[in-house]
Amino acid sequence: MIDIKQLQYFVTVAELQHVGRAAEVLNMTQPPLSRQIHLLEEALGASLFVRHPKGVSLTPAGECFYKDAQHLLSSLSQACQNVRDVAQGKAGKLSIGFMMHAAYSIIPKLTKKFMTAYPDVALHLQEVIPSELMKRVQAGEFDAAVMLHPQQIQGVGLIKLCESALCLALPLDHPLTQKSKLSGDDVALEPFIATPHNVAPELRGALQSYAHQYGFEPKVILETQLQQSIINLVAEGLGLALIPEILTKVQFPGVAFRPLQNAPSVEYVMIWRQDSLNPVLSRLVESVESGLEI
Amino acid sequence: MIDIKQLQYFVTVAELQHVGRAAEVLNMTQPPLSRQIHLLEEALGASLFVRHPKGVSLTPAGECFYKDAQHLLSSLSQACQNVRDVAQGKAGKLSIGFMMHAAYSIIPKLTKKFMTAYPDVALHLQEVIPSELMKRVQAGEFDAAVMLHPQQIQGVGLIKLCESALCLALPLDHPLTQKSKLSGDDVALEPFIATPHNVAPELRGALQSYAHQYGFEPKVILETQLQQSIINLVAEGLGLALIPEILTKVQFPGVAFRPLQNAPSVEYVMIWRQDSLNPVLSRLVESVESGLEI
DNA sequence: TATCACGATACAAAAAAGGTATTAAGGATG
DNA sequence: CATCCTTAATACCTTTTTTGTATCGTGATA
Repeated sequence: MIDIKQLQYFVTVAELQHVGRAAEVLNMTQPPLSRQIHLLEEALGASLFVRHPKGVSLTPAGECFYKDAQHLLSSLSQACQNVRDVAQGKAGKLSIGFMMHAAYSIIPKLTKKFMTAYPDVALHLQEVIPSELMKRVQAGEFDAAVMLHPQQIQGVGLIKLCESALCLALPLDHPLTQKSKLSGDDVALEPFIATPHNVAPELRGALQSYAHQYGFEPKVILETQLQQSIINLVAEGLGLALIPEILTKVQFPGVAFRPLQNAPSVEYVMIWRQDSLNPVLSRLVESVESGLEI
Repeated sequence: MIDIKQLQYFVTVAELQHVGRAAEVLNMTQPPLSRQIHLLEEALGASLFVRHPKGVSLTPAGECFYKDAQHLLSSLSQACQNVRDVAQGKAGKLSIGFMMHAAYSIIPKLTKKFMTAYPDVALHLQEVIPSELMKRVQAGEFDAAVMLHPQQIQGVGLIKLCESALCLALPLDHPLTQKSKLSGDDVALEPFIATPHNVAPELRGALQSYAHQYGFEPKVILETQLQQSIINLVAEGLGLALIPEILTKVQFPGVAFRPLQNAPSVEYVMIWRQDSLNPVLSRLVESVESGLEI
C-alpha cells in the first residue's frame, strides 16, 4: 500500500536525482530509501526512475507522478491546516438566529467585529420570531441567537448585550406627537398594537406591567408575530406600540417615537448551546465578551 | 506522521460512525483501529470524533477533514491511474517532427489514427527541414519523425510509410503543360529549382540521377531549404521541379503537375529513437505498424 | 440494578522499516 | 585494458511500528 512517507521519499529523490543525497536530506541511509522507492514502483506498477551510474532520472511516468505527488503533499498539508483552523474555531460555519430588533444595530456590530477577526468563518444569519430562537438554539439548529433575556436558560450560555428603554411609537399625524415626552396617563385610552404573549412574553409583559403601573389595562387591538409588522401598522395609523429605543435610530416612514416617563426597559442577550461542539462558537462568545459597544 | 492508511481508516469510521463495524470492513480488529484514529487525531492536533455510547460522530473539524480526506484519497487513486496510463503509453506527450512533404497526407492520416486510439496523448507536431529530422530524433528532441528514407539509421528504428513517384511541377503557363506525359528529354534544357544536397540528399540525388539517365546535367538555377518555397517558385514561373506525387493531391495555384517517364520514386519512413524511454512511442510505432493506408 | 454495547487500554506477537556491511555495475582514469 | 570510483542494489540484523487477544471502563437501557 502506498504511503505518504513514500511520496515524500519519491519527491525528494526526484528533485535531487540522487538516492544517496536524498537519503541524507531525509535523515536516513541509502538502502532503505532505495527499497522504499522500489516498493513504490512496485505498488504503482510502473518504474519511476531510470538508474544511471551517476544518479537517477525520472521516466515520463515518474514526471507525471512527480507532479501529482507534489499536489497530493500540498493538499495534505492544506487539509491538516484546515482541520486545525476548524478545530480552533478560526474557520468553519456558524449559524446565528436573531429577532428583528437586533437587525438594526446589534447584528451588524456583532457580525462586523466577528467577521473582521475570523474572515474564514461562514456566518449564516437568520431572522426568526423571538419565541423560535430559544427552541432552535436548544435543538442545535442555531449555534447562537440574539434575543430578549429569556426566563428559562437551561442548557444555554448567556451574555448580556445591551439594555434598551421602551418608547412609544405613534403615527406621525397622531395628536400626541405634539408632546415631547409622554406618560402612561397620556396613552391609557389609546389602541395598542403588540406581539402576542407566546411570541415575545418579555415585550408583551412590559406593556402590560407599564399599563398596570398607571392603572389601566392596555387596549390591544392588533397582535402580530412579526415585529416589523407592528411598526408598519403604527405607520398606518392603526394604533400605538411600545418599541425599544435601539430601533429608533432608524427612520420608519410615517412613525414618530416619543420617550416614556418611567419607561420599562428590555434586555438583549446572546445565548448559545452550552454543549455545542462547534469551536467557532467559543470564538464568537469571546468576541462578544470582549465588548461590543452598541 | 500521517499516513494514507490512516486516512482510509478515518474515512471508513466516519462513514459508518462505528469503530467496530469499520474495523470489520477494513478486515482488522477494533483496538488497532481505535488506536490509529487516536494517533491521527494527535497528529492533526484536533479531535475528529465525538465518542458516544452507541458509536462515534464527526466533530466540525472531523467533517472538514472528511471532505479533504475523500479528495485526497480520490486524488491519490487518480494519480496512480495516471502514472499507469503514462507508463503504458495510454497517456503522455509525444513530439513528432516531419518534413513538409508529409504535411498533406501522411501526418494527417497518422495523427488521426493515433489520436483516435489514444485521446489522452498530447501530440506535438513540428515541421522542420528534412536534414534536421534525423539529428533531432537522435538528440531526443523528437520522439519520432516522418521523413525520406535516410542512409544512416544508427540508433533509430525505422518503418516504411509509403513510396511516391516523382513528377514534374511546372508553371501553368509553361508550354510543356500541353503534353500529358513528359520524359527527361523534354526537360533537359529547362531550369530547375531544387533543394540543396545537404538539406535533402535523397531528393536532390533523384533529380541528379534522373537527368544523368537522360544524358544531361540538370540546370539548377535556384536552391531553397523550404520545400514549400520550391512550389511557390515554380508557380512564379522561375523553373521546374521534381515533386513527389503525394503532394499533387493538393491544388497549388499556378502550378501544374505532369507524370514523368521512368519516374524515380522516393520512400517516406517514420524513424524513432530506439532507446527512447517514452512509452507512448511504442504505441505510435504499433499504430503505424498496423497499417496506415496513405 | 444488572446488562449490554461500545470504545479504550495493556500487553504480547507479527510485520514493517531502518541501519550496517557488502555486492554489482557502469564510467572515468591512468 | 585494468583499476578505481561512484552509485544503486542486496543481505542480514536491529529497531520500531502495527496488529491481535484479552480485558477494562463507561454510559445507555431494560
